[in-house]
Amino acid sequence: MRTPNGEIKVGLKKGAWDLEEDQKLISYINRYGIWNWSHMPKFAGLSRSGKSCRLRWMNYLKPDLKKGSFSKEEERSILLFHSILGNRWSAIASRLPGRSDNEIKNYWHTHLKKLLPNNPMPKKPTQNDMNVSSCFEAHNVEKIQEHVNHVNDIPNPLFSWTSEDDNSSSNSVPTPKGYGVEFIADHHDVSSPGTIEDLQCFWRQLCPFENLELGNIHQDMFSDNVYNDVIGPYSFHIDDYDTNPSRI
DNA sequence: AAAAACGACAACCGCCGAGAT
DNA sequence: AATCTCGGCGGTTGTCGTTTT
Repeated sequence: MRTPNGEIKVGLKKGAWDLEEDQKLISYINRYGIWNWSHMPKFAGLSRSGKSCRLRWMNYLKPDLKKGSFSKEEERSILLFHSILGNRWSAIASRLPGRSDNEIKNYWHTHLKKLLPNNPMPKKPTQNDMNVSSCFEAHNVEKIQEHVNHVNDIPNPLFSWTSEDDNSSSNSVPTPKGYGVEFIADHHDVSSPGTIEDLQCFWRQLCPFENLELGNIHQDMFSDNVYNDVIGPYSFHIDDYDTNPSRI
């Protein structure tokens, strides 16, 4: 069975991520960056779909994510932006540094929705709606907006929102900051999975006690098909990073 | 103390748009 | 122009911990 994009579904793990999986994903991304979510899990040694890996990274592992509960300022910002943008969580998240769209969405549904009178749920706004608050009186919006701008130095969406704001995708290579394992990529041009030897080196560093000879459970990582389809087109610069295992 | 209800949040699913072929 | 792949989005579900009965 395959997904529309060709991912093999059989045998893919679902459910909660464990520590080992997290570390594999973090280590891989820090070394090679994000180059292709659907192929990456295999190279990182994960029995997960690309989507699952992406979601885990975006919502939980990305180093610039804030942990912990929302501040009052963040609450106000969410209320304000939701009144303007509706359920466009990614657009709201792009205005709240360190918070993921999923986190904001959950927080909205569990904490903030109940605060609104009659729980109005703004629909996705049209262009004509962009200057109008659907939940707040205008003067309240202004008050909150003033506060939010002062606290977070966020551009005023009432006047600066454009359709380009929808491009809140975060497909960029993450900024390395400490989380669980040491971040080793110093932002050289590390955007490919490299050579077979490099991948084996990566795996020896990550799992020094695992048998990494071809023929083990990761054999298909180095199969001809994968090599030709995925590794082949990419260039690999051996000088781009340190391969000293002690750095992991 | 046990069961039921509830709340919080991580993760999945299906759809869609953009870009490539 | 049609099709395919990929990444992103929002709605929804599942799971687990906490609170209430």
